Amino acid sequence: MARPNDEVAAVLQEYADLLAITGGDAFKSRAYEKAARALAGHPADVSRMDAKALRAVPNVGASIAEKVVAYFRDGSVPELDQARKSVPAGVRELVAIPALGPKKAMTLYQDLGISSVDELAGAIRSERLRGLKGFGPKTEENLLHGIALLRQSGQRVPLGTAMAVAEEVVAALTEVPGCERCAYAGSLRRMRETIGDVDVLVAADDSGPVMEAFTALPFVTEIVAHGAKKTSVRTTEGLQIDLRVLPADAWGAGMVYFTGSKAHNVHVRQIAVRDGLKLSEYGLFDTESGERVASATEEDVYARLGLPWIPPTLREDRGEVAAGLAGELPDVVTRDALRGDLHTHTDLTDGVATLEEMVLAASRLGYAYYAVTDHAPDLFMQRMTDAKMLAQRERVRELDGRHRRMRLLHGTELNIGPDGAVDWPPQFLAGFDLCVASVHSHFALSRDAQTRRLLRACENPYVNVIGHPTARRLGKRTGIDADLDAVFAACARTGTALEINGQPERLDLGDEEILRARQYGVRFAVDSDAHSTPGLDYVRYGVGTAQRGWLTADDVINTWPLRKLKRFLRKEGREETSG
DNA sequence: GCCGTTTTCGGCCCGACTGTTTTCAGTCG
Repeated sequence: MARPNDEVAAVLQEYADLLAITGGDAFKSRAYEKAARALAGHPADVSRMDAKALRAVPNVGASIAEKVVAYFRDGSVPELDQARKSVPAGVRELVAIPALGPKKAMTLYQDLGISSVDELAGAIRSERLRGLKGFGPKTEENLLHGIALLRQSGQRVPLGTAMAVAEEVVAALTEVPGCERCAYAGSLRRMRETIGDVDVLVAADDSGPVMEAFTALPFVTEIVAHGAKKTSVRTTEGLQIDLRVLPADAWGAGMVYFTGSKAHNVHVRQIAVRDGLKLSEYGLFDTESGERVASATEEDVYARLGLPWIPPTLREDRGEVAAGLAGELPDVVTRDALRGDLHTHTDLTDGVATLEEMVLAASRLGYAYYAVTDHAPDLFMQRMTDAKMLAQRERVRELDGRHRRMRLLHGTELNIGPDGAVDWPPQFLAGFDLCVASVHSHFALSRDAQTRRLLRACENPYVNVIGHPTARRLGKRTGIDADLDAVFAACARTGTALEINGQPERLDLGDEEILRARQYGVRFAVDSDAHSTPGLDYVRYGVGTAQRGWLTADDVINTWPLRKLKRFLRKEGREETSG
């Protein structure tokens, strides 16, 4: 749905990057960035809007509206094509390295002719950066670290990027005559945080038309392999998509096989062997007679092995097979179980939608309650003030219950300072219905210092949720170094929830940490951290991540009825401090 | 380039931190 919006936003962002690298007007570059954000976050499909309608989108003026129209009409923007000629594509890749911005990238290119990440790595190794103005030993170290981080993520793409492509493929192939079923499988269906390639399955008697339609998709740039049963392509984003076509009666076995993981499949196959059976993507067969005993649905296949249907997000061989055999699989939390979202923004700070727009969109999701949590003043660029916050609260109270009786909570996203202090004193914090508190700065403190600041935040009687607890950015920044077990224990002790932030670049906490944290009896909040109305949908990735952490609805505070949630939000120790 | 207006150009998200420098540029949130 929002895909054309994201597409044109990426184009404008690229133009903004190129303007910054070539050292043009910084405000012009910023203007393109703002427009990109506004278009990505716009609820309506911008590819269907004319220039006049586009100009009505905030931060989109005549010039950018024209470029957007040109992009959807011609598939290109002349000014961007021009800019691309003056800066090699590899130079723009350089700014993806943490600690390396447009200025330094341009210096590297102009002075040393470096135009790719590999060339930069080589230049550092051969000490060619020595003596270059602005590049000291510490910078070299930081760049090497950044390059390592970038390479570690390799060719994998964020979950959200892969999902958008996969859903488009599934929608297109579902329309092909003869396609009986179509779905994505693989690590995407398991909701892993990054995706190497996308697996799509189709059930059809004749694979021809489906394969043809697949290779003809507009974003396909390369056909890697093309056969009757399997076709692989590469997309404009460099993502590989594998399509497998199966007979309809093998659908269940195929979905089991291609959803994986490999370790899960090995484990399940061992059980089959033990029972004198053989499992392949075409079905479960009796080893002796060769007769097919199950294949039509996943439930059939698992049932014949003495297993209940296992949610895809659990299929990692992390104990789910044993739990299934013992009848002890968790009843994992689902999106439908969410009654509200506890971390969202508006255009009062860095969101692109108004309070009214966000509230209306949230009510359409069927939420019973919804929290507005704009940034607090210590994130200086947001220019928050007490007066602005109080005025917003007044407006929130007016809107409370107006849309489908959805109840509104007025909150804030506090900043956890280096010493664990937050933006406002207790008296002011007491006026909020809930407070999320997050780390937005000082990522390089010592382990002890990081742990201390998080513990102090947990112990603050007004802090209800620790937002994106490790502050990691996938492929960009590892999480802060803290004794998370101490933090988990503190959360459990103080009645502070840990957030599972659904932003695809964050997914924080991640599944491994959730699995650990739940041992402490911690509660969690699955939030979108939305900065636009389409952004509210990010809870889907948060829910997927929560499932991967084996969480049930009871573990997640925003599945609870409002009354129970409000009790949780009144932390112990509040009365003494509230004065 | 966008916005808002004091209607035609001036201001635009501001401050901290890092690493480099020797007084500050670049990057980040």
